[in-house]
Amino acid sequence: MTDFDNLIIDSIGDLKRTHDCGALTLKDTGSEAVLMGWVNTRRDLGSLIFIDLRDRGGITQVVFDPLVSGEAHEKAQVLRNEWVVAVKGVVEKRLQENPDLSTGQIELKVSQVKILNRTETPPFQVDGAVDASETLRLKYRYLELRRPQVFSAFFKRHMIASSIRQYLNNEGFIEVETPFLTKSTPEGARDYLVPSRVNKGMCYALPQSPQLFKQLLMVAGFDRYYQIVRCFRDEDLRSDRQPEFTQVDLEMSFVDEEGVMAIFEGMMQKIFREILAHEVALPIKRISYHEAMDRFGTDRPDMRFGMEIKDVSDIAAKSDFKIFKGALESGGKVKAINVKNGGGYFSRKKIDELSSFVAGHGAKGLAWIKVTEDGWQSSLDKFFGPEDKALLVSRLESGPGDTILIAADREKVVNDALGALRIEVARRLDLIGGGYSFVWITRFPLLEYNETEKRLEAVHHPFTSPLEEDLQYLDDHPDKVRARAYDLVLNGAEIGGGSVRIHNTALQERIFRILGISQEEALIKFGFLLEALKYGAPPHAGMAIGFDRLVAIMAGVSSIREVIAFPKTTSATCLLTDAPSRVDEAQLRELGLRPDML
RNA sequence: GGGGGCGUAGUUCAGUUUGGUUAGAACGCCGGCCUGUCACGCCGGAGGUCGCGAGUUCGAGCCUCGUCGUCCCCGCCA
Repeated sequence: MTDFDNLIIDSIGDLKRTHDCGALTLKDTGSEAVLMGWVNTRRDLGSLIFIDLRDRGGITQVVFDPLVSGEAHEKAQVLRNEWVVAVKGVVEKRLQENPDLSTGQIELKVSQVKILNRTETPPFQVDGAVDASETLRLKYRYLELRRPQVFSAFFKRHMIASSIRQYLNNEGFIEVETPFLTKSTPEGARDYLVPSRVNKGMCYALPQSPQLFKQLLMVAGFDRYYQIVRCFRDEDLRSDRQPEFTQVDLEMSFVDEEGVMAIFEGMMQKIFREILAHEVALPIKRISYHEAMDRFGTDRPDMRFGMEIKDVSDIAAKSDFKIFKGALESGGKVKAINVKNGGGYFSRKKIDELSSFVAGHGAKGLAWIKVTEDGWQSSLDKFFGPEDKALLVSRLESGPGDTILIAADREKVVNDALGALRIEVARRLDLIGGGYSFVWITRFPLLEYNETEKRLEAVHHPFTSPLEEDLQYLDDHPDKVRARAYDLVLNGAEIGGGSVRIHNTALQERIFRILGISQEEALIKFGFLLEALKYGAPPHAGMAIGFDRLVAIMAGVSSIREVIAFPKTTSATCLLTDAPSRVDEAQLRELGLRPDML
């Protein structure tokens, strides 16, 4: 055992760090340098000790040679991985270069070493070849963040934020902070509530987004606002959803959707160019919500690959296949995707797996056709005549070796199932190439009927302006009304969305009425907005992007937890701090809460 | 709220199919040797409530039930 208790920890003294561990090069040969950092690895050859010293800038090999300094060499014998040291010495060209290190041409011959801190044996190896479990990595998050490749994602995040601020500042936007302790709103996600001590029995809500405040800033004449801001939603988590997350939020006056979309296109082009040296081709293509649903079964299509969904209801109607006919007779659809050269992949077992996959999305089954030189290999073979077979194959642009997958059900279910299946199959067959595929989704429906609540809801949010040409349907066919809303989709992930807002009190009140929000309730919940709209509200529009999602895609990681310094688990706890936790009864009483309720 | 995966030395895993003597490996850790290593090498050593709790059994890491944690997905997320 190392005698930790008697080990002397040095003070930093008058040593000043001259470089970081990635900075020294051949040009520095012969000069003296002082480095400080963590022991990444140690190679003790007896009378010669090598240490790879690491800080956030990189790794430099330092050498302890008794011929240079016996004292330093003696001291270096106790060093272990992750100890914190300062070393002073002369930069020398290496006898043998290490091409794996950016500093691999040089090393530091140590004349003086200070042990600044030691470490307990870490729960996992910071410089480990194998990864520890995420549970452990989150509990000791500060150790994981010490890893160079993890740090690099956060550096990238910083650079992207910095680039966005620079861009928006140049475009005439000003950053304004809006309250975190604010008012609960009835629409949308579940709120995080904060009980008020001064006003017992009452609660603030943490904002789901600064939506209403930024609209008020437009009424105030701020003209162009932005904020890189934390938002809070008390909903279940996913790999791309955390209870607190960051938005790049902005709002503009005297513009329509074109003005907002142009700003974001410019922003994407700039950050992809500066951070990834990737050129985003402008303008970003646009498709309507309906087109997205028809072609991809989702409002966030991944357009890096084809395999689009085709409606084959008309052909299926002529077949004798009961399941198809049944679905069509009850108003449903029959749709299909064609998997190019899928024949080799789709064994009985794989098809069964995919059938249960679509079952998870509500579909009752999955029909399949293997197209061969000699015709169909399929249980559907006998239900279709030769002409209809040819028609179906040509509709799907299918050919020998391909496999056609078909679903029949209500249109929503078919779209859901095939939309998800399209992604699943592409993943399994590795059809999703690299690169970045942006698309705008426009003309969303304004309203949607919520089966559970038995009432109409805003698809986007209740402040979204309807398309003027659709206003005529507002009372009689509210489902036909389209919104002046737009989503930005990147590689199949919704990274942002926005809309032209309602700036007219009468229309806003009318929308609330259609949403079943009584005049009284609207006044209580949104009275301040309705009032503000009366005092010269300019036309305005805005948008917000999910910054964590954007950074995750740009950093090439699969979960936003990788780009959040201290993220929460899927049960919304923090393994590092152990939040949330019980609080003293006295604290609860002070808030007017009864301890027995918790 | 529902479905699925995982839980065994400090860490990552094997062992669970077919219950059976003392639960293994690699990395890490500790000690020794080594002057050009860079995943250094060589020799030796320590280290386990098999997530937790019940049950079945002569006997459970392995079978059953429950429970907790974590991850993925559906619902949910204007």
